[in-house]
Amino acid sequence: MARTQGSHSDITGPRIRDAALRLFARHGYAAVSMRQIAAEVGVQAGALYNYIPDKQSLLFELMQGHLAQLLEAFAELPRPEGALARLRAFTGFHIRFHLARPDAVFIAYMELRNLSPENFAAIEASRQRYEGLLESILTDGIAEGVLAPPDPKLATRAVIAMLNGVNTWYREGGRLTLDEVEAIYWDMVRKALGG
Amino acid sequence: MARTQGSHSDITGPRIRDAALRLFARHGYAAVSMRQIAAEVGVQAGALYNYIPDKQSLLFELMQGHLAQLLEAFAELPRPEGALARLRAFTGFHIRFHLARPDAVFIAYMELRNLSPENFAAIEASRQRYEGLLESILTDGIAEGVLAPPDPKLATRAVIAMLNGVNTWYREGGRLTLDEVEAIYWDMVRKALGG
DNA sequence: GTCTATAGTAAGATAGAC
DNA sequence: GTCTATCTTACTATAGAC
Repeated sequence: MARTQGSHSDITGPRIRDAALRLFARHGYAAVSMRQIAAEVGVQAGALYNYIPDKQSLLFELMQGHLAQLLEAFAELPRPEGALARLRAFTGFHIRFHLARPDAVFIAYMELRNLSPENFAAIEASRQRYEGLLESILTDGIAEGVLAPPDPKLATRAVIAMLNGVNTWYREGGRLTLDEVEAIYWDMVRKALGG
Repeated sequence: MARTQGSHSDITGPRIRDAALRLFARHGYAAVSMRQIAAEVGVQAGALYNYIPDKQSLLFELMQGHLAQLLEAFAELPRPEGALARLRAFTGFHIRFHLARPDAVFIAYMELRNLSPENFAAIEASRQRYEGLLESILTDGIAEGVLAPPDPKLATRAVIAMLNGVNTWYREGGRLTLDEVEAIYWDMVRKALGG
């Protein structure tokens, strides 16, 4: 954390993003100063501006990067036959992907209001693309006759909200293993949607 | 909004809380200045300190007041016979109570990290008391044989997370009436918990 | 009870030396 | 690429006049 002089262009950039992610998640975007981020990285505040144009861009890139990873990771999942199997895969994927990146998830939900209007629109579009992936699974399931949600759009939102909730309480080494948590939520999702 | 002189002790206090609630919900606690709040009320920043000791107390009182109202409103609900009927009443109550106060709900979830440690502990205790009310309904339902959630604690959190989600998308005059939304969520809750 | 004025501090961002 | 120094602005909170 303490340094004096010298060039480190190859590592400073990622370190800035790491520090900002952690600090924004812990204290909130508005409450974190550029000087705090710089101190975590071990540089002076002015040096940050060799890597980012301003604080707003830093926030946007963190959220954008998170959602891009989310969509890419889902796209690379094997796609099982049958909507019920795909719903189960989605449930497990969502829980595990989000639990692995609590800071990024937290920021992506809590700091939406601190985005500029254009940046907000871009993030919201990615979020809706992800939501659409689940909705497709549900409408497929209705067509196949294996799912009967009372309303596919609301069911989509309900499932995502329910699964997101895991991030607020799950801690490793707690009462339940991740496999058990996944099984319990899958049970509730399946029953709720009438599979 | 524009005023010059004079005493208004009886109305300024509530107006400060109203303005702070709206501004904190919109921009976030850390991003809102005392000057902004004062401008909304129509006084100078210094005048706020006749009503609140500091900004932190203002946030705490808003959250505290919201949770106190929530617990009081639930306590005053008629208590139907049977856990299934009580679960249904809880579902409808939660949706309607929260939709009626979007700003307070938003603040209560988003600004937890901006509370001092002592204030956080007090708020967290109230939140857990509310969660316990739902958990009791679920364990009653298991005893009565009308509910079979895979895990009562997780089901409690899942239901609350799912119902909270309504606040992020429901808008009056949209595709569905409030009665319809309530019915759809009740359907999913009932099925998910095996009633 | 509210005003004006201000103390004291810290913010985002930039300029120029090395 | 990073440093030091600084510009400009804004913040919370307080003091004292009315």
